[in-house]
Amino acid sequence: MNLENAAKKLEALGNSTRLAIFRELVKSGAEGNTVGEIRDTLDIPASTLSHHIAKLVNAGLLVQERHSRSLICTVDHSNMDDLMEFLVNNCCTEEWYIQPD
Amino acid sequence: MNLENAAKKLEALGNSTRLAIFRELVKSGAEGNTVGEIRDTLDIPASTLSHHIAKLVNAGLLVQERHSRSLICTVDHSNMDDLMEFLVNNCCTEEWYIQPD
DNA sequence: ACCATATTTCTATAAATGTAGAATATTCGT
DNA sequence: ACGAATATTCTACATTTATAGAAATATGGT
Repeated sequence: MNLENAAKKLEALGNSTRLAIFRELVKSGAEGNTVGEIRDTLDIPASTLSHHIAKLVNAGLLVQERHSRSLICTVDHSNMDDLMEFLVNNCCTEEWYIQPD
Repeated sequence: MNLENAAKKLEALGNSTRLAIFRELVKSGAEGNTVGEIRDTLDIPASTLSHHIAKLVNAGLLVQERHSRSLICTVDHSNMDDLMEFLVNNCCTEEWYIQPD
């Protein structure tokens, strides 16, 4: 994870609407949520939501998989872990130098 | 740390120039760096640098203290820790549920 | 084939962002 | 008081972003 890529991910998370979307999907775990479910939960117009999701996908933080008519969104935790490691190793004190397995 | 505030900090870090500034200051620890030192290290025009630093200060990630003619910038690690805790608790898997002291 | 569902892409618009030169402010030394 | 050093604020401009309605695309059911 280089600096450019970390910045891109941080920018994607650096918007309250997108951070709310991401947090919902973290809560939903491996099951994820359809775009429609996110829309209903957070009450965001479809086209606005679609753009925000696209930004998160483009940053590598989400994955979308089609399931019949619905698109299921899930968090890409391996990429999120990489971002966390970048932050721990470059942006924190030594107290954070504890890595996940 | 609420979602809005976390998003604001993430947005501040979500730009490669600002992330580079922040990383330099993390490296410098409690001593910090003057604006001029950052300017020389990263080769950023003064006015551009000033705006980026202001954004990081406004987000609560940096603190500036005047020392004679120079302004010394240091990382506000307590606020950064709060952001990290938000990320660990809201945006990560359980593997990250290890907190600093 | 047609209709309903689910989501994206198109289009438009207002606001925010990044950049950086020029002008201004603050502090220090003489 | 004046000049040098340090950094911010002013100004301008091009680019990007966030928002969301309308149109288009893709899928599935009848």
